[in-house]
Amino acid sequence: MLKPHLLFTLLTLAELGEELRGKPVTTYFIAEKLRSSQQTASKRLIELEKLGMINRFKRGEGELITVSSEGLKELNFLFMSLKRIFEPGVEEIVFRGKVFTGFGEGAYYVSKNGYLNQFVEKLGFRPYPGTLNVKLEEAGKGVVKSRELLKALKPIVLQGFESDGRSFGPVRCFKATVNGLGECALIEAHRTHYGSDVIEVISPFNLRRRLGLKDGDEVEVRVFSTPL
Amino acid sequence: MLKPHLLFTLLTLAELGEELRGKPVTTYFIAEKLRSSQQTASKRLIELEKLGMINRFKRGEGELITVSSEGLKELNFLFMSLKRIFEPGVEEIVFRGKVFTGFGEGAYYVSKNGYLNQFVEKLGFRPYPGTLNVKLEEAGKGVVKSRELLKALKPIVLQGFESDGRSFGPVRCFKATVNGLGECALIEAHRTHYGSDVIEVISPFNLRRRLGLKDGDEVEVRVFSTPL
DNA sequence: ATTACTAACTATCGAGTAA
DNA sequence: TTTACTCGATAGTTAGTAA
Repeated sequence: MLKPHLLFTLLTLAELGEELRGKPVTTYFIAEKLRSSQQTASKRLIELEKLGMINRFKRGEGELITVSSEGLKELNFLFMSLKRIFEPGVEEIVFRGKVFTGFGEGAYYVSKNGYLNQFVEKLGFRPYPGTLNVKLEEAGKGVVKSRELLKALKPIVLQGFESDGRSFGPVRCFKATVNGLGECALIEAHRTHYGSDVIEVISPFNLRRRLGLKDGDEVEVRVFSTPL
Repeated sequence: MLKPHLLFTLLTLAELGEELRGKPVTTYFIAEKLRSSQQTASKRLIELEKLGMINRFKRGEGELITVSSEGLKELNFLFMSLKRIFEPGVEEIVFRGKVFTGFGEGAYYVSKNGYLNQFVEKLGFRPYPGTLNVKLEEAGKGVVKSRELLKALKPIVLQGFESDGRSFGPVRCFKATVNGLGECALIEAHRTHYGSDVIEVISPFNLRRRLGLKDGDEVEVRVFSTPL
């Protein structure tokens, strides 16, 4: 987690970016905005750059500073926290991606009694034994990776458990709709086998059949932090 | 301005407040949330209380902690900054209050050429020589004082100037509507004679006549940070 | 002119512990 | 048990100044 004073510096830089679109700035200028010395501004820029939160380019007098997508992610996380306080109940994240066939692992996990009972209890439905895998198409260019935004949402958490001599970790769930169909949930296993550009959805239905989906089809998954 | 680490503590407390409605907490519990020691948590609570950002009440085991309206104001300011980054163009603040008759000072200032030219240039209209004074009715109970929220909005700034051997300060303006009528602007003089519960509105029209207003009538003033 | 190093200073943190 | 003090350690800031 980014230290508070660095996060603030990042926010200041992001605000600046809005005002002076692509104009180079000096460390003195930033220091003024931060209400700090030039030296402190310089040091913080160095730290933020080292952490991959910003990019710096020399430009004659001053330099061009842009907040990286990693940095935007941090700020967005903060934003979501505040949004939950000041604008509760309006949270929604939209994922778009293509359906693909997984290794069938989802079905195995979903069918475990340790999880199954909790699905029924906490999500209100008994899931079809299988998950719909969606590979996200990420917009590039400084856009926050939406999969990461889930961290900012309040999950429904299924407890981990022991079974057959091995342990099953906790699972974070979010109520969702797939192509408008409700009663779905996005699940986020702690030890996932896929990259961060893949999401898994469960539902009481066989989603492929119900929605007539085949590999490569585009779907829209809407995730809600508040009960549907 | 609140120090970053204190603002973060405040945010954590506000988030906690959402979760555990009115449940007492211990400094150990808060420390865990802050990922700090109990001692640090304690110290920060003391500081925040001293600054009037939170209220603390002893409750047997632990204490009840609420974020004060002052504290909410700080968080809201932060929220607005982030909102401008992630959701630009959707900012709007609604004021409600009662019309009252002022000292006629507004007319004097508005008529000054130094300001008048800037009104035309930056707001796009020549204001009627007089301001509509609105006394805000503040909701109590932990609600942020909306007048303070203006600080978070991006103003249109009229430069100060010298005239007749005295100096006139800069003035912050915000495009607004009054009871739905556009082409109005809320003005915020640096040296205002009224308290922070009063706002002044200008417009090319005589607003009282145009909207049929008399002292004590309720009006709704909507302020926008982006051009109307 | 601008950035960033070093060294001295100041603020924040947390272990130990009192109340 | 819980809160908050003291105080030594660490992190953050700034002045001076080199590059």
